[in-house]
Amino acid sequence: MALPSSTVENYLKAIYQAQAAQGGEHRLVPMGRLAGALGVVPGTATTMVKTLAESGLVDYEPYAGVRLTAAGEKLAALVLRRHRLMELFLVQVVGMSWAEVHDEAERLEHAASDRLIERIDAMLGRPASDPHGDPIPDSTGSMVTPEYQTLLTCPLGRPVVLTRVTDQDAAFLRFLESSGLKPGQAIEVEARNAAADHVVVRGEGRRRIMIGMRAAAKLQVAPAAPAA
Amino acid sequence: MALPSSTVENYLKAIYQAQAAQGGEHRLVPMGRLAGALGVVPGTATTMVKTLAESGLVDYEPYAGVRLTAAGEKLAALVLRRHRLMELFLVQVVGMSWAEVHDEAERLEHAASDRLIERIDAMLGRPASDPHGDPIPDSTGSMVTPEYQTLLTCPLGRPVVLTRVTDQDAAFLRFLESSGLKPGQAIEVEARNAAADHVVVRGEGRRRIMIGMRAAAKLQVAPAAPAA
DNA sequence: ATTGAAATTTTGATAACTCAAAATGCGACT
DNA sequence: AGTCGCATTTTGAGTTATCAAAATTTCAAT
Repeated sequence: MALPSSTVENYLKAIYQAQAAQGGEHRLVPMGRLAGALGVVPGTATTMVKTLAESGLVDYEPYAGVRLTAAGEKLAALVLRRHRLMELFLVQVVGMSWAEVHDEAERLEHAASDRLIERIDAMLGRPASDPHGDPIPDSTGSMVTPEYQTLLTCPLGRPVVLTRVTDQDAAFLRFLESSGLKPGQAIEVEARNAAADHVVVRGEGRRRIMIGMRAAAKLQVAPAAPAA
Repeated sequence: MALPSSTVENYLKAIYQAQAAQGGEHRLVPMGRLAGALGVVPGTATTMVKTLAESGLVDYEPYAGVRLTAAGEKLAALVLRRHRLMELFLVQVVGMSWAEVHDEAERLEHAASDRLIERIDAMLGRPASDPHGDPIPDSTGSMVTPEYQTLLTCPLGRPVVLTRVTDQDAAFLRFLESSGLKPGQAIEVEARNAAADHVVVRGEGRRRIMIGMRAAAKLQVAPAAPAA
């Protein structure tokens, strides 16, 4: 079998991420959602998914949706690996900003050879996660996905560390950056106000930041490591 | 006008390089040569060149050949810029070897944004040439192409500096690398023997290296700068 | 059960790029 | 000038990925 085209890679990646977003490992992704994520009309997604199914990369149930097979999942994880390593590389080595690397990596991930990716991985010290805190699969395609709490669910008034941002929108990322809310940052949730639909965070330098609840749900945290 | 597809970029680059290889700025590149360079059958090249001509990127004369217009030349130069900056970046920053960067850059050149290329250019200190000594066009697409002598034409017994290698073949490059013959290296042509079809070069550490004349023609040199 | 709205699939076209092989033109050599 | 051989172009077809719009299925609400 030939190398997957970048279109195939994008479909697999989108299905992977949609499955992850739905929580359910084996839940089917509806065609409409997939088509939306890829920016194509639903009919196109249907056609493409049928050929993916013929290649054994996905299971397809007409009118129900699509789900990755083990083979498809491995391939998707390797695409994600290329994407995430590339993002981290662009930030750490090339010095691009957090907000602008996503689109760049979106294109480079299909052009980079395994050799280059390996080189980058070594250069960065085999990192476990990318600039958004997303875990980086290893070269066999396996990945540990730690379960974090979000700003909506973590205990109030306890020191936590921002670990992951589950949104790639450039404007959102720029806002976070300007607020000092990047993965690794020590913070604390001071208060939540459901009526006002906001969360109050103490960030860098005890600065107070207010975030809407929808946005807060996209910021994942881990308990702060005890000071050494 | 939309961004040129990577196919279009490759055609323009190939025409540019074929024109340069033929010496003549305004000499036509025959279809067979172009098709060969791109690894397609001649009929395909004819078809594609006709559409390039409609876009005003080339002049096409049936049965005679093809030549870049000013617009095509500018675009080709920008592709070459991306390619060469990428190669230098891969060698200097990522630490890949001279011999393996060509194919990698061949793919990345179509995926890298202007922004990334600009970043790389700045990072490398706006370099004038790539690892092979090929000149790097500036962001407007203009390039100075210094005329060098080759190991076949330079004076004997005079110190010169290897400046450019006009062949991308990986095996050839690996040989040069193992002989210490990389651009920047101070060398000297000790003797030429037309009958034996070889050139004797004194390289790094006065080591003597024999090279066939065909290969010697691909190594360009400049007079050694007087010691400071 | 029936129906109606929404999602999905099917159908028919299109664009970009390619090849194989037949047809054609060109130039060199008698 | 004639013709032979080679390069080039043309023709017909295939692949991949896409859209628009018609047809179909599903599911929830009556």
